[in-house]
Amino acid sequence: MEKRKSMEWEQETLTSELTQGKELAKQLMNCLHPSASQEKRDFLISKILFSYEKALSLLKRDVGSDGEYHIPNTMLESPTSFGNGSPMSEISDQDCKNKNVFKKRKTMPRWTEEVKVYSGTGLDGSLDDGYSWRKYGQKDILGATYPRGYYRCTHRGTQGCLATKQVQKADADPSTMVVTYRGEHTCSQVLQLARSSVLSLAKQASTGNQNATREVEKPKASEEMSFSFGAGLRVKTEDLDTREDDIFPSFSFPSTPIEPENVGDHIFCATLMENDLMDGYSPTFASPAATFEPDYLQATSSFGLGLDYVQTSESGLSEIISAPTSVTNSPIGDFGFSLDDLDFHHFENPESFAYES
DNA sequence: GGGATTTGACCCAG
DNA sequence: CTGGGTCAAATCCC
Repeated sequence: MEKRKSMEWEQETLTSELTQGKELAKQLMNCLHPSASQEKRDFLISKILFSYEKALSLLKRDVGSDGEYHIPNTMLESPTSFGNGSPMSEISDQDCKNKNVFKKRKTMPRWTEEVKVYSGTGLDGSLDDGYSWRKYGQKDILGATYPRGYYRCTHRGTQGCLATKQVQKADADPSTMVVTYRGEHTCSQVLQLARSSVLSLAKQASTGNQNATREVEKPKASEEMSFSFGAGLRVKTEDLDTREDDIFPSFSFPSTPIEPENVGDHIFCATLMENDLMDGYSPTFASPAATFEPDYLQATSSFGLGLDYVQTSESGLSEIISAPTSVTNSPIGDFGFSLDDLDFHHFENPESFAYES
């Protein structure tokens, strides 16, 4: 049943991706004349490649018997995995009251994403990705030098948020933390994050002033987050809004303290979730992306630009974030595309793009 | 005192 | 049977 559902979804997504690729190719054609910027062309090319890459990944994707999708991080374009197979509904039901988590383990669809994060601080498991995590276990893993720490969302008890993550030092490089995110944040924290992120994006789009948004929003993200990642993570954050088009905005931002004026904007969130997250665009990229968006952003922005990733036996692809300082401070303009270039495929519904004024 | 972490035991999947 | 993931009591920390 699950499988059938996911197959249907795959087909839709596949079609969607291919169609998008086609549209992008058309756009590219329109950019062939000299007046068009090279950056824009590059951007379109990257997007086309990405679309096809994604389509291919759908074809090749291993949908395991456990219903788990193994997704390359670099494909985390849009965390709209709330579409089909989203754990959201199933999880909340089946999980909370049922104490038998082990059954859930098998039946619950989930997405495993691994991110290697350069951790200059060496603070084990203290990676602050913006969410509140509570450690609930640690285990020595066979063949691994360092133990793996298990964290779950602090709001699990109060809000039934099922997001979890695993943090482990890389064997090869102790300064690198391998963080595996699982499940989706269903706590209000993520909604607030989503809301404020999208609001900013919407404002940005409406004003066409990227820098303004950046100044208001980014600093909030990077400064208030007390990152433990060191430079590496910050970098990603900085890059963040350069590619908001690709990433689902609601999951693109690290958690930031909730601003009073932003609290209570439930309508926007609800609209967002239904119209954008649920549109089945790419179910494979759900909330997990939210938790490690910095890397995920990097992955997106690096797409087609030589990002390295390696296959892992367990969960598909591990993204390797390298050169932690190389992009720090990279100005948004470096990407050389304007909002006009952005593909707000997540906002196709005008109403969903509305925001409170 | 309350919340977070530690750690050994337990359970399930393979 | 083994290893990974989770639970929960004990402990720690603020």
